[in-house]
Amino acid sequence: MSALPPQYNPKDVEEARYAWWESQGFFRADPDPKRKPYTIVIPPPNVTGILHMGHALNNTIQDILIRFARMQGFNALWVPGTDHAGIATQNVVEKALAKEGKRRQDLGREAFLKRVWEWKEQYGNTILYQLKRLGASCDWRRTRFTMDEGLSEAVLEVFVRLYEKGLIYRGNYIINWCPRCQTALADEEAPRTETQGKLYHIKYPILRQGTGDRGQGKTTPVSRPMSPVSAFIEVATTRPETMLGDTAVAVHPKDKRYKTLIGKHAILPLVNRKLVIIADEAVDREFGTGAVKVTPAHDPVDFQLGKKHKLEFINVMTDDAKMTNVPKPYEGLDRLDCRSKLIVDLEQQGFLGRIDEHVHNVGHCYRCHTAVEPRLSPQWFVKMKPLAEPAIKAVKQGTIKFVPARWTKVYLNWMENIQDWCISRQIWWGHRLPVYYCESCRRRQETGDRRQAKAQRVSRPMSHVSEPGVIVSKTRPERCPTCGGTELAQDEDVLDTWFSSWLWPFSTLGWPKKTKDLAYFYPTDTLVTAQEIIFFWVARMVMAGYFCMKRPPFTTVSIHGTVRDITGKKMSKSLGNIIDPLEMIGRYGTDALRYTLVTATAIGQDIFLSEERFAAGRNFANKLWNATRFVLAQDGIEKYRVLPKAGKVPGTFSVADRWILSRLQQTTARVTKSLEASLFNDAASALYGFLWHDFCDWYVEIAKHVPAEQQPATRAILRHVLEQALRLLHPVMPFVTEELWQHLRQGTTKPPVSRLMSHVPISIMKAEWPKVEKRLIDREAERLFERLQAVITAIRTTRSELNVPVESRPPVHLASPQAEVRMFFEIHRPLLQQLAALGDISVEAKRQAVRHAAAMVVDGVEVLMPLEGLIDPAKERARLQQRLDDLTRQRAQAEARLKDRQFTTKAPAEVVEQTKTRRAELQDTAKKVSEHLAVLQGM
RNA sequence: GGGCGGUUAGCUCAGCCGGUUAGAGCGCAUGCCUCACAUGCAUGAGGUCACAGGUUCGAGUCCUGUACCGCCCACCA
Repeated sequence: MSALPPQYNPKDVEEARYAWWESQGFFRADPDPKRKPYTIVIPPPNVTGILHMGHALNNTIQDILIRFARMQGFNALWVPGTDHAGIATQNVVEKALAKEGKRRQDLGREAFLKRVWEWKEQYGNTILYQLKRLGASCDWRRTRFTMDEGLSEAVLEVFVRLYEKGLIYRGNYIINWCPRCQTALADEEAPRTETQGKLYHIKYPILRQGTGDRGQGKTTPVSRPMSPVSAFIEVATTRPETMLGDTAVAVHPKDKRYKTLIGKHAILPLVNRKLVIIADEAVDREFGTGAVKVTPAHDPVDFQLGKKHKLEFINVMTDDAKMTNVPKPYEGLDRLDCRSKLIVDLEQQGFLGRIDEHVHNVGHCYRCHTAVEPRLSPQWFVKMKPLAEPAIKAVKQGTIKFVPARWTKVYLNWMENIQDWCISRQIWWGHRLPVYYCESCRRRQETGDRRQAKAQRVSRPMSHVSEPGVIVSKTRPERCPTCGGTELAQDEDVLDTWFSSWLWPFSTLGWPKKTKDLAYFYPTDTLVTAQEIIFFWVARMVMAGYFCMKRPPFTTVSIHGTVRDITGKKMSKSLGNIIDPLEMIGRYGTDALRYTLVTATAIGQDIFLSEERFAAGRNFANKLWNATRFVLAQDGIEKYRVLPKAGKVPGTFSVADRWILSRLQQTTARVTKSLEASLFNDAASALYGFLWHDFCDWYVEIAKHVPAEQQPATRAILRHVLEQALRLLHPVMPFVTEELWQHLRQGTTKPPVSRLMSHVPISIMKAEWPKVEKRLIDREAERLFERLQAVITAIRTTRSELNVPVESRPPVHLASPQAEVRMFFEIHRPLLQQLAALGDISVEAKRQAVRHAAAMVVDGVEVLMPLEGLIDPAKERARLQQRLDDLTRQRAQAEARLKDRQFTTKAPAEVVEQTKTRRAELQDTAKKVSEHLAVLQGM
């Protein structure tokens, strides 16, 4: 291996390193009864997706966990893959088709699907390549796709099982309908956004008492024009066009204004339909006029009202949101055009009241952002309550834990109020429902039910009934089990994409087959995800896990924050505030990106990012690079493969040696603990501080000046500490650590000459995770070294403040009454000279009286720096006086605290002791400083 | 309407089980091209820990309330 280039260039190492790891099979994991598994399932990114910062954070965290586990000796498996993202993918392909001037209907289902598959083959792996650039150490052999044969099999299996248990049913429900995508959307797929709209007040004439029958909810059109009108009831709506489907008006039962009207009828303007006025607590008296029009087929609340009060359900919109089943002038109009026309017509005929500006929450399709229409339509549902039970129990009992724990409540709250899940989608790309309809059964039903001729117009909500002629089967049935007919048609709909993703933790391991993988790797360990997806995916995976496997899919759910820009906005394309992770990788390197993401926040907190932060990561990588260059440049470094015991090498371990080794142990403990607790930022910054400040700023500087007889020990330690710290850093910054580690290893290990060497790992990612060596923890060395640091820093500070040029190497007098302290400084005299740029150093028991000297008192040690001609005595006096004032103030504080603590029994003795020591130190220091001041004043 | 999070240096954020003198990075100022690194070294300035109460010998940390910012959930038509 060639020497390290002087400049660190991430591009030179990253791709090659990744390819090498992969070719060596380091990412692979297979069942091995001798080792403990550690498994992560990747949240399958959407196949149309590209890597955004949220993915980058998510996958960095997962990669840290998996690399950490791998180095700890676990058989670590990370299964990658993508989901087929039904609507999104279909959209992409449809867009491409549109450029050719075609619609999917022009191709037909089969040809269209072929196009989608082609697209998937060509572009579907983009995000996986991007994950590789991020360094993700997935077992790529196992890459899965939710439309794979195996995973599709799992989907059908679950559908059939659920159906057979009565947990899947078909029904007419109000669903969110995207008129553009022409499909049903789950509530989670139609997030509400605040929308500026208008609140239209419309006057519905009230039918005079005594006319019309009082039959509940029967709405026969009023044949006569509205002559018997006595007054109006005014309602408010944001979607006037839905009035055409109104079948009632509702008021609050206790609302005095309308009390007398309850049970009477109103007339729907323009349509002349008779509407019953009902009373229901769901109505908000405060809102609008306190009276609400009821459109059971086009509003979720009204739907509930409709069921409760047995109203008619009139569907007035087609799949593409054109009006239907409405009076002539409106028939076929687009919903919005109809709205405008209605307003004009209402106005002309005097039915229109006020129009207010109104901000309301409207659901928008999460794919195309079209406003969704609540709409009655036949869909397939999963009954969720029974599935939720074990999923609730698991979390309550702690079988599954959330990190941070506060998400537990969010999860439970949702689970306990869970709604049935609409799983059918009216698109082509996806798993087609394994449902078949017998044509002859259907025909028989229709003829036997002629009265339902109006059914086209009026549909009633269905509840779960197993319908004759409906066959649910994994494979296409030969004949209808009811009538034996062979004319069978498969349901046109496909399943919600999440219906395949919720099976991911076990379907990727081979379920429903009983595979070795499944037995060994399931349940998985950690699920890392963003909070947005708790309901979408996490909750459902838990349910699926219990339903299919009778066991949880994972044991820990680690929720990380959302990545936001510097102003707190969510990063999104439409806001144009995207920081592209790949661009950052290109500019600063993958390690820098990962480091920055990980240090940016404590887990669970949102992350605010700005580009400057990535430079810090790059600088850190560069620092490591250069530190390693320094270490490698030491003569004879190749001899030090292992850390010798003190005394086994020429020279003994100095205080600095003991200090850095001790600090390494502390760091190892801290990093290990932090990673185990998902405190990634803590682990990363502990390593940053140790490597940069302890190792580079101090130990490396010291290493440059150790006497010859101690050099072997120092070199061994330089190499050891760096090598160990690189291991600790590897999960966070895999590339640069591997590169440097290889050079260190190459520089320090003879090539394997026998099989005895075969245990030596050839990659840092397979190296053992450092253990804390208790024997190397050395509090005394830490204390001593800290004193040395304090003295050096004090001297530097003074020089800097007094503008003493570096090239003048002033002498220094040290004084301490303690013999061991004097001894310590005698030994470290050369070091002190180097690091503080000093001339002669004298060490004495008693302070000398030196005129024209800068004086410092550090940790009980007096430091005098004679600076004849270099300092202004007045300036120095002022400096000392300032110092003395500070000390006096601090002492007063300590005194007050001590009083508090001493005269109570509750303050622990230890704390009182600490305060006493502190006070004594301050007193001693103040005394010495004032003596120096006195000397100066004598001048 | 419910629930949750945040408020600490100019900026972005750490701060564990309450305990010495509240930290980091960036930015800023000053001095340094010191033979690993100017993507660097040294030094410094900068904080009433949002506000008000409370618990405690002791509160950035625990409790209550207030204000502001943000997020999630919910059927304001």
